[in-house]
Order: sequence, then structure tokens, then C-alpha cells
Amino acid sequence: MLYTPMSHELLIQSILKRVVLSDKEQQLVSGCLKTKKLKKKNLLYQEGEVQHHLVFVNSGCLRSYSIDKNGAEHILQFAPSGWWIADMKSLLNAVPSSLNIDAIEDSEIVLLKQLDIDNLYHTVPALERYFRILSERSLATFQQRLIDSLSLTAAERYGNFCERYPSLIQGLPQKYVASYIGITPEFLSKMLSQPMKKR
Amino acid sequence: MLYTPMSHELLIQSILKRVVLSDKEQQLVSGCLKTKKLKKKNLLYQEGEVQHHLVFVNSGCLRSYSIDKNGAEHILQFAPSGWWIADMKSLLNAVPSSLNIDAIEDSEIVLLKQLDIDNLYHTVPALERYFRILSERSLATFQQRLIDSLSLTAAERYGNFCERYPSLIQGLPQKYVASYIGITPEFLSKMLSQPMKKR
DNA sequence: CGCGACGTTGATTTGCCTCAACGATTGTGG
DNA sequence: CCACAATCGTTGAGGCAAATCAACGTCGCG
Repeated sequence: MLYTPMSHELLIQSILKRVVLSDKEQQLVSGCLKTKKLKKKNLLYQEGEVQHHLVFVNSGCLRSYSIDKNGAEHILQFAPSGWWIADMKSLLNAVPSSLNIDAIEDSEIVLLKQLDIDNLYHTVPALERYFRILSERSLATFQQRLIDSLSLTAAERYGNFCERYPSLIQGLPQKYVASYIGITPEFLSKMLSQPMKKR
Repeated sequence: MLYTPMSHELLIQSILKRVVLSDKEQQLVSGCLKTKKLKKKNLLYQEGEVQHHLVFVNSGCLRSYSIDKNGAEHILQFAPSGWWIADMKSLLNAVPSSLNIDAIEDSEIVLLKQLDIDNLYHTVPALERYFRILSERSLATFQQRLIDSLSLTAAERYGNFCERYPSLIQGLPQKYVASYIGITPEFLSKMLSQPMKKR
């Protein structure tokens, strides 16, 4: 008798929200998953390593970020509970990543190897639809974010961030928000103390 | 007796490079395609319209761009021959687009309705794999571009652009390159006239 | 030919960064 | 439970990358 471990529940639910999986198919997916705990500030992946896993967040929150030549961090993505995170370039091409991924809170995560995903596409065809949908939606999000970074001021980008991720803001250090919208913590602090300009 | 119009050849080839399609399946896809010619500077989609089509470029070159509140254009994407282009947010959610799409050269394009795509996923399952792969790769590209825009200087971004799209540069007005990498045409001109700093 | 789009150049401005110093808060080990 | 260090946010002075505005030369094209 097979069963699905508790720590895979959230991930399976995420899939079932988008596509239909038989019990058997759920087992096949579940069989490829590895659960892991990650303490706050601990690195999962470091710049220079090849990232072989898609990462699903059960609880807590991760972030991916690059470090520029001056040592400054630039956050590409936050991944709270229920979200996936990965460096797609490294994952797809099996090349060394230029991103770091770490936990910003104590977290429980689920790892899925890219190799296993490619196999699962044959045994669980619906999974291909799931990841197509996910990729498309993620693509839409990154397109929008790039447009914003090209055409909006820092204050407007901050406003957008607050609107789009109101729940993330709670307990998130300001300097992470600054890094995400592409400004320094000092400048964000000054922005917030001023009499809130338009937008 | 069915056959595939010439103007669908390049698109079908693009699919066959990634997945296997039977003759019958090729016909099914081909049956949903609409070819169209677009003269230089002519708009295909305008800000505020809902974009219902994925667009494949047979020849020529298109661009997608937003216009900010000061009237400045910001180019999100170039699409030369063999590339797809669309505003994913508008396409997926059927909401008004914030992007314009126009031709920067006389072009021939092929249109594919989002509704037809969704139907084709049932009759041509391999198509789902094709678009999954495309979305993932596009996602990787946009992730990288966002990292670059967060962590690199204008000169470095220009260098990257030249490395990544050497063939695009030919005949492309400088102001479009400037808009793509997120600077003004004046500043790009000054950068290029100066004794080429590091990188 | 003449007009409009493009690139160039210079003077000036500005949005955001850098560096440095300083409280406040958190958390940690003794 | 306190003392101390580390982390975080704040504030100020000064600096720089890139924008703005304007003028001008050139080229391609109708």
C-alpha cells in the first residue's frame, strides 16, 4: 500500500489545482521528491554550482539573488510557502549558476531533480501541462517586472511591490525589499520618510 | 489532399526541431495559422487592446515596447525571423495589454489564437511540450535580463547585448538598442564615442 | 530637392549611490 | 538574565551615472 508523505501534500495540491492526476500518477511524482529543512540564512545553492533541482517551498521563505562585482546583493525572486524557485538558466542548460539561493526564514522545502522531471513527463503527461502553465505565468510576471524596471521610478516600483505582495511585506527586512526593487536600503529609507510623493 | 502553405514552413520547422509531429498533426496546427504582412512602423497591437494571438515572425523583425508617462519608449523584446513574440500577461489573462507591438522592418508574420492553442493541446499533445520548452527558455532569458538590469552598468549591458545578438545589431537603429538596454539614445551615443572603458 | 528621422555634442540637472556615523532592536552566549 | 555583538534602519554630506534639454549635422527617402 502506497501513501503520500505529509511533506508532499502542498506540492501535490498545487499540481491538482491545475491538472488531473490519478492516484498512481501522484505516487510516481511523490516518489521523486526529497524533503529538506533549511535554517534561516543557510544557503541551498551557491553561485558557481550547477543547480540540478527545482525547489518547492512548503513553509518559510527562500530567495534567489546575485552578487555584483562590488559585493552588493540583487534579489531576483522571493519564494514563500507554495511557490517554486530555481535558476532556470542553470537548471535547463546544466551550467554553473550565477545565483545564490538561501532561506530568509527557517524553511521546509521539497526538491525535484530536473532529470526526474524529464522522466516524469513520459509517465505522467499531465505534469507537462502543469509546468507549461507555471512557466507561462512566471514568464508573464518577469516580463512585467522588466517593463517596470525600465519605465518606472523607484517610488513607483515600491508602490507596485506593496500592492502585489502585501502579505510578503510582513516581517520582511526593508533591505530585502530595496534589493528586490533595485535600490539601496539607504535610499528606500529616505523615500519612506519623505511626505510620500505622487504614486 | 492536404498540404502545408509555404508561409507555415518556418513555424512547423521550429516545432519539429523540438518535438515529433505526424503529418496529420502538422495539418491540425497549420489549419489554425493565419499569415499576415506588416509594413515597417505599422502597429500590430496597441496599448489597451487585449492581445489574443501568439505571433511568429517569418521574415523581418517586430518589437514589443511600453510607453511611460513621459512618452519614452522601452523595448521589452525584439523578434527577428524565427522568433515568437507576445505580451504574456495580456494573452494569458485576456486583459488589456500595456505593450505595443509593431514592425521595425517590412515583415511577414503568422498568427496563432490563444483559444486555438488551448484546443490544439488536446488534439496535438506534443505541442504542449513545444510550448513548455519555449516558455522555460524564454523564462531563463528574462530572468537573466532582469539580473543584468539590476546589477550591471549601462556599458556592461551594452556589451552583453552585442555578444548575445550580434546579428540583430546590423541595421538596427541605435536608439532601439538604447531603449532595450534601458538608457537614452544620447547617453549611448556618448558611451560609444568615449575611449571604451573596461568591459 | 527638402523634409523628417537619426545620431552627435555640450551644458545643466537629478535620481540615486557611497560613505560614514549613529540609535534601536534582536539575539546570543556566559 | 544581563552584556555584548551583530544586524537593521536612519540621517546627512557629498559624488556620480545617467537624464534632460537644446542645438546642430547628416543621411535616406518621398
